[in-house]
Amino acid sequence: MPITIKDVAEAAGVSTATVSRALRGLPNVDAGTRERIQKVADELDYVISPSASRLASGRTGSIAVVTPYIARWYFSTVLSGVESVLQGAGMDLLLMSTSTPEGHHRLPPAPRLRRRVDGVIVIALSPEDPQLRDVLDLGLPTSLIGLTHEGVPSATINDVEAGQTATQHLINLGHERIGVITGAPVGSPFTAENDRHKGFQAAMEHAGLEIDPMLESYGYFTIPGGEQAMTALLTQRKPPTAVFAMSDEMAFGAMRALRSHHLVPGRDISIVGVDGHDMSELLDLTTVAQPVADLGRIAAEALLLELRDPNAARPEDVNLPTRLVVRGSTKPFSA
Amino acid sequence: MPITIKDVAEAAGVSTATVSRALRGLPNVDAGTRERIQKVADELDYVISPSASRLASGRTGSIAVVTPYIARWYFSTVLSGVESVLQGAGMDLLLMSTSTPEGHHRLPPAPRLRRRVDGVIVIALSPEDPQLRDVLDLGLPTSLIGLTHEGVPSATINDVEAGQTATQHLINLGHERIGVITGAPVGSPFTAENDRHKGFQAAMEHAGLEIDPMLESYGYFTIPGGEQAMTALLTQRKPPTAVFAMSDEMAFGAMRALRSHHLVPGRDISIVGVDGHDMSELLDLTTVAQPVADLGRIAAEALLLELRDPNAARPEDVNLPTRLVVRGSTKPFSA
DNA sequence: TTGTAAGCGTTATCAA
DNA sequence: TTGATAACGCTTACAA
Repeated sequence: MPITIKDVAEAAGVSTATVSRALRGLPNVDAGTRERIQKVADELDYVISPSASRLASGRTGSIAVVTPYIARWYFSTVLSGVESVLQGAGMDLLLMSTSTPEGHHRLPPAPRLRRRVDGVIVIALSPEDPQLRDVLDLGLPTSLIGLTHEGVPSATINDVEAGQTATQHLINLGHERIGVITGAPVGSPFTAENDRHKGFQAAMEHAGLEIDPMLESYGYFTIPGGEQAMTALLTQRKPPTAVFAMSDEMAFGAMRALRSHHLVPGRDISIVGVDGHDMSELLDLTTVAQPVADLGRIAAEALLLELRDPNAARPEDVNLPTRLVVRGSTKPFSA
Repeated sequence: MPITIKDVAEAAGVSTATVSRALRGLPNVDAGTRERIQKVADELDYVISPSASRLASGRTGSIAVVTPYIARWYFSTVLSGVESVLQGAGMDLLLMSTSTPEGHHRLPPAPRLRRRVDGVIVIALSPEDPQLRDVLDLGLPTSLIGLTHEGVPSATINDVEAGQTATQHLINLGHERIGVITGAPVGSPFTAENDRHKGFQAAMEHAGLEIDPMLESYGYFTIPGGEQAMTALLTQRKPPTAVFAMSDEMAFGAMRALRSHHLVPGRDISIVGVDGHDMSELLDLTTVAQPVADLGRIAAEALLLELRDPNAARPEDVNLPTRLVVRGSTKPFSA
């Protein structure tokens, strides 16, 4: 029922091959012919059939975004950056989450990727996640965001530096008993988390400060988790005077825990986070801000580049700078 | 290069037609035959070619989600609900935003939908948005979320009731000078916004309270907008003692404005929002919570139903209940 | 520069 | 229950 390339060809008095070439902007088409075909196509309101085009060409014109979460700030912000670029390139964006809104696991993404996309963008899966390996094993052009993997292009921030910056900021303020809120209990599989911890350690050691294992807690990168983690730190015999939370959301939770204990962030205990979350300004949280939407844009652009020219050399990892944003949640230490 | 249905057919000693039927679970296939085919397909690691299947069947197996924003809480939360259902149904989810992360407009979605999806889910566009009309004019099965349109199925909350509930709560606390922070300056095109305003009016009138037009301000549904709106209200000769903000994010901004003026939410001026935003608990904001992810799930399920059986009667609008969550930002009026 | 025609890998109709 | 086969609508050598 809908108009096909054949209708356009007949109406324009040319072959379907010429229509195909003309409409796709391929070379070796007479300018006049192309113009005429374009006009006819417009008049007929012709829309190419993606399925037919895909079947014939072998290209799907779509890119999948594989992400553990959709509704969390970091992930939705990355996603918006990716979408923006893909839309500009006329690529379809297939969204695939690896867990339900409640955080439960479900069907692995790799099988659902086969034969349906030209490339994949993976957001912040754990390098040890078997789902990541399965996706990489597909052999599709891939861009990683927020994680790195040998031989796979990625867009990241320098997490060691981020952790170092946050910690050094607290040290500069005169704090010595510095706690840290990580995501997972010991030995996290996440590169970002590990690296931030390395930065924390480096800053502490450089300042000659002791790292008290009792002042480490974890909060699953969530607000309630951060709250619990901070509560745990507060019940120590000797609580920290400052805390480095590895994400803003955990920092929010930590600030909430402080308030429950009638403590004021900044005045009683300093808190610094990582992210530059929308809400950090509102909550007056000092944070190491990362250009999250840019990570998405850059990864998407890199992937498009590879799809257009598979041989083009592209950097394995694009590392974006972070920025310390000092606010009221961190204050000089006063005994 | 990849295994095709032909390979499977030969290996199983049947025709491609039988393979097609067997693998899709169609009736009229011998149980033993089906089993054998399935086994062969598994062994060969056969994956159907979506493009070929789509071309031949006319079904794309994908659904587009059209949304004005991706990175905002309401939208990403709705999206996660939708994704969850579509993934369970084995449908591809095509994500399309109508504006850039910076909020700028770009290519209209309707043309990019043609011939590539079986159905569309539209999130909270303005009923007057020409893009909405263009999408509806496509004639595709459609589900709306957060807006209604004559003859088109939708999932919404009762926004009149939400506005009424929020306002009545303030009235019950003894407030009489009640301000309101809307999204757009006068005559908003958004159903939700208009309806919430109607609820506000109804509650005020019912209580015999005067609606002071000077106590209405707007904040574009953003945090900074809410902050400005509240600031504007504070500079009135006679500021309100309580404010109904039509979204939690605007309420957050309003609370921030209060703090800038050394006022305490709840104690000095009461604030109630609408949404049940992740952060509302943290910020101790009283709010009329809506089941956002459920809206997404329900709209997706309704659409799937229609795709499976185009004749199935389905309700034009599913209206989900809201819930007043009272927190510290609203307190009894004290002169 | 343009046309011919052989795929691309399924689905679906009609027979058997 | 199964098989043959004609679509589906495009792309792309290859020829002209």
